[in-house]
Amino acid sequence: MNYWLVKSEPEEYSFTDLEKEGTGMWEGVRNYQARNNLRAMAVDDQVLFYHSRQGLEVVGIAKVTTEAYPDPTAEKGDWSAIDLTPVRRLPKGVSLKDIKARKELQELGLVRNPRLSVMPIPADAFQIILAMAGEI
DNA sequence: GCCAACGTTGGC
DNA sequence: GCCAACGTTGGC
Repeated sequence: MNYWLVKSEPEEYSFTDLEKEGTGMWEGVRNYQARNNLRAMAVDDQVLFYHSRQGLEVVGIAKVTTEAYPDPTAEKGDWSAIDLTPVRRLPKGVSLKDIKARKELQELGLVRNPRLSVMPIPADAFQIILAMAGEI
């Protein structure tokens, strides 16, 4: 079981949108590192859902329901998509500010490379974020 | 809305 | 193959 974090601008596609949809196709990734992360995902991997630009916080947990498949929105190039389904909304959002303030979370891609849209999260960091959200 | 950081593109 | 120019992302 691996853990990931995906980012979306809530204006584009929010966690609430994913909850409404039930299953959401995670497509449109046009960055090789992010694509490779999508391809490394397995069914049932847990995914933190982060709102960028507005919100700036981790709002919920989703899980992966498909292996990576060719991105149908890609007109050219070799891109991938996966499907996500919501697991639950976090009791309270975990803000970027709070994440940056945690010594143990300084190595996260979110902190080190804020532009990467799909990134792996170490299991211990995942647990820390859940604890910060009041989940544990 | 601004701008820094990063990735990509294209001229040489 | 290098690197300057450009476009995009996302925190502030």
